[in-house]
Amino acid sequence: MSEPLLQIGDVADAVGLSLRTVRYYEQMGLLQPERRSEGGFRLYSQVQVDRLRLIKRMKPLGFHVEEMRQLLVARDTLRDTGATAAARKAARATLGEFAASCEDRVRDLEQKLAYAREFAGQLQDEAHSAP
Amino acid sequence: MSEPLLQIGDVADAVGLSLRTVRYYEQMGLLQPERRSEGGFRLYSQVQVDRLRLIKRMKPLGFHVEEMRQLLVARDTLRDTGATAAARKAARATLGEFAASCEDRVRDLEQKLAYAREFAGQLQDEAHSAP
DNA sequence: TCAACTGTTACGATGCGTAAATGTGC
DNA sequence: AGCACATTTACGCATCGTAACAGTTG
Repeated sequence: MSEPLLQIGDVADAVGLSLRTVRYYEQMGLLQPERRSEGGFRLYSQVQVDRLRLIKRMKPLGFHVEEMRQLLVARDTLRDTGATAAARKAARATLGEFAASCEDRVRDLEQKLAYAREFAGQLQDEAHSAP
Repeated sequence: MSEPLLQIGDVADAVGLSLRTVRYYEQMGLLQPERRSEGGFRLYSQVQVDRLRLIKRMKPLGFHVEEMRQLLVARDTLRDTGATAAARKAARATLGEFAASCEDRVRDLEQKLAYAREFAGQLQDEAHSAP
């Protein structure tokens, strides 16, 4: 009773990304399908769906795809029970740097949200006032 | 005692945009400098600085430059005392649509911020736990 | 067999960054 | 005269959207 494999459209729907984006992420090395069908269709399992969900939560922080790739690689290393101690140490350091960077970016996002609300309110006023 | 005019660098510093961006917005029709110097330098007054600040607050909402242009044009129409009643009506309608769209986008931003915080927290955990 | 899905390839748009070569302002 | 500042032009990049055309799946 192995897990049923999903086609790219199912995955895209489940995660909320376009087919194009999923293929693009694959091309950039962020994730690979579990396997391909005989005819060449990409087939995914839940692992990849989760990975895409993670990527989607990462995106608002404004990381470039290349940065996301590095982060995912470090995370993979930490989860790989066969990784050497040195590799794990380096990976943990990488994650630490990203975590610090994340806090900055969250503050940026908060600032932008404040801007956005300010603007939205201002626009409401202008649209309804009668000059 | 007319207002002192600013060069593009002063404006960029004041608003927090790059020279490139200011010129790009000009090219896209979002704002024109008050005038040019004899040698061709762009010269701005406070009006344009304010306009750029508005644009900067607009940006986090994710409007395309072309949309921002439409919005600014509508706003300009409403402030133009010489505009016809029909023009004012249309402009007000446009602003109303943008105002509605703004609310959606603010909600999107809030959602993204939530995602970002969630991810940041998760990353903190992973970086500090010892698997 | 048919509809719905997927494949690859490639060109296009957006919003600037960046550099080159040159001119302007004080 | 010198030095910071500005000009235009142009190429580049990231992140996909979109279309074209062909093949696959059930």
